[in-house]
Amino acid sequence: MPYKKSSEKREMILRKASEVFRTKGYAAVSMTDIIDACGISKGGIYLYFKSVREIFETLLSMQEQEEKETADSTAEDPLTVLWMYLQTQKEEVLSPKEHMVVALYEYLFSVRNEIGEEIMAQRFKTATDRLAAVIEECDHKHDPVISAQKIVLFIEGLRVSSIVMPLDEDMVERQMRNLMEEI
Amino acid sequence: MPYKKSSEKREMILRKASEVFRTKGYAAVSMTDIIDACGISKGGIYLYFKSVREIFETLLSMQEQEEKETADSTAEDPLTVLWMYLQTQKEEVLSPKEHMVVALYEYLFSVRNEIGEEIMAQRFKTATDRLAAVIEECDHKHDPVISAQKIVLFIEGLRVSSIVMPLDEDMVERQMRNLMEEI
Amino acid sequence: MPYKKSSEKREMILRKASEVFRTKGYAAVSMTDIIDACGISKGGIYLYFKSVREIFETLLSMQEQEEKETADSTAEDPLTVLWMYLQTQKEEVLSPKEHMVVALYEYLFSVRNEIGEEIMAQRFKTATDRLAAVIEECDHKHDPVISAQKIVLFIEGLRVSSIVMPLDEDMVERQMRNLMEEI
Amino acid sequence: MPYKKSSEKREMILRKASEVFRTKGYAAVSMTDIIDACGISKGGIYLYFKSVREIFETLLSMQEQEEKETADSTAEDPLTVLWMYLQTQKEEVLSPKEHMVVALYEYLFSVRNEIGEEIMAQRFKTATDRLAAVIEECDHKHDPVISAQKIVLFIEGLRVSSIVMPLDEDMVERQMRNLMEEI
DNA sequence: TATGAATGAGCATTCATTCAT
DNA sequence: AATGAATGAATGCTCATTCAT
Repeated sequence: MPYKKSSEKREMILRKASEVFRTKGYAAVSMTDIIDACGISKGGIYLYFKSVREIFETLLSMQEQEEKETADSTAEDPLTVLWMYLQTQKEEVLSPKEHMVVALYEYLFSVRNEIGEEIMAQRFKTATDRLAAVIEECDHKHDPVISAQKIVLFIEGLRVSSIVMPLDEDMVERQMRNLMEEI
Repeated sequence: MPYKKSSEKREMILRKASEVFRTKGYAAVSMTDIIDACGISKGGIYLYFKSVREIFETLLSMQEQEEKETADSTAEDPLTVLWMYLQTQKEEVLSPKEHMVVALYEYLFSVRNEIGEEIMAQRFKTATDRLAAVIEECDHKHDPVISAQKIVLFIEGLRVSSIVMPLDEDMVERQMRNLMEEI
Repeated sequence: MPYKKSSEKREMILRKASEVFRTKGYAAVSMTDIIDACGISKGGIYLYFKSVREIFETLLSMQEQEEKETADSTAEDPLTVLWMYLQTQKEEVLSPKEHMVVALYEYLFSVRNEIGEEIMAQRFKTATDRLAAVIEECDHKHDPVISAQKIVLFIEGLRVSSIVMPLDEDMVERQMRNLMEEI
Repeated sequence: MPYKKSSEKREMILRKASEVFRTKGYAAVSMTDIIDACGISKGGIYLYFKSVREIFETLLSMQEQEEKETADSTAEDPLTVLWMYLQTQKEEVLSPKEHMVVALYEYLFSVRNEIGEEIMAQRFKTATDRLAAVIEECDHKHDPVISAQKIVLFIEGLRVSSIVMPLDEDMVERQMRNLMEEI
């Protein structure tokens, strides 16, 4: 039974693929895996995407877009913004399987020689700058940039660790508070 | 008959494979890659190892063994021990391609569902405990365990970041000093 | 509804397909190629033709029809008729890409086992007979049929060679004159 | 039951492939066709050849080599050489299915845009030069080069015609004699 | 008529692994 | 102990053709 509105199918593929990535990561995912998950035909997927990579990159930019929108909508006081940011990260590292953490790392590793490293460096800078701006507005005792970098890198450490071992919720909570105290 | 003792050949394989892993990571390495690097026959490698994974895991335990030996030999004052530890890590994140960082992560990701997560959790605990013991001996203002966890996770963040982007040496240096100050 | 009459669309398809065949030959042409060239829908072409082959065969018979009409209209003296025939062939072999020579051969090869060989044999006979009739009227020193066959086969050789290598204009001219002299 | 001397298998593949080419031409032959004809495994063929094209080109150069050797061994009087050449061609056009004529043309067509046309032009020149040298030694009334070109092109016409229609043996014989007379 | 999404058979190619030698 | 020829499952991808709309 073919036919259904094209964009719906595209979204369905992305949704199913997202599940696959959450389960299998990125490296181990083949076109066939996604095709099977979608229950469509071999050739069908190529009408929408030309490779696993393209699907993943589409998911990535969608996610990025969503995050940007969420970020823009917050207009709270800096400490709350910071705290909410940390809570969001906490949630993610405590249930990594519901997120695409593994897949994201595997993707980043797999493209590490192709994609200009500057892109990632730029992303890092954007993230720390935004965070530093928030910290700047708070009552801080250290250089906001240093603190921002520390927070971002620490969270990166949490994220990557969450993949290979279970993280203790209390520990994460205490670390997050510690981060708040030492800005 | 190029090898008198088969153990020599085994070591040669491990040595060459290690180079391959440093260059290509783990996920992208095929048996064929290692065979080519070793200049041995297709079937020959199976007399020593039954898979890429086994080779990598052998290298891992060798490395672990070495680290344990080095760790035991240090008998300095705690601040120096801490500082040297941080400097070693700094070196590694500044030249990740000479180390097996990428390969290690890729390996950990690929086995994340098979290997008991407790193993990694145990490793983390061992690392933080050892570090906490060192911090305990220093003049500290925070809970040594919290500080140790923070340090280990932050360094994990640095390591993983070093793979996908170039890290600024000054930044790393300043962060390391910051870690020392806030124990 | 861009086409009032479906026959207009049919002709358009034939015209565009003809361009495709001149450019890519026959073997390498896919339905998709023709569809793209026509700017029509995937399924649309099947309302007019059921395969690439049918399109090509339609073009072939159209061409044959045209040639027949041109042939009938000539009523010159035999030597001129012969000379004009040779000149037409010369032109074609000197710019094979503007004609369907490649496509024609590729088509003939691809159907060689299906199409009764007698059809081609009949075509050959028709061509040589017509030519022989012309030669008969000239001042000839050889059997007109032999000469006619020689001419047709030689031109066939020229045509096929023109596909895979550039032909020297002078050479072709001299050969054509040589053919005229030895009838 | 694997194992057999490698070069034997290579030869077997070439032999079987040659049959396939004689039956199906070149354009329609897939790796799978050859694999099936050889009765070997899917991956097996890639140990010897990396594409259908490579197999065909190998067969071509083998054939060329053979022809060269046969050519060198003849040391007869020019008229006999010429006659034998024509007889060989006659044989080939009278049983084209036992030869690779179709496959050769399809191959030449398929590579016509890649392979420098000069290569084919050079081949043509070599062939006509050699023939012209033979004619030069005979009692001739025309320019040997013109005659040589005529013969080569005429035979090319015969060859290509032999693919799509049955040639009459008497006709070919008479044409060959005619060629001999008019040098 | 016309569309184009969907299908599935078909082809090329790679690679871990086996096993006769 | 060592070799490397052979295997076959797995993957990516293309394309003619169908059919609901």
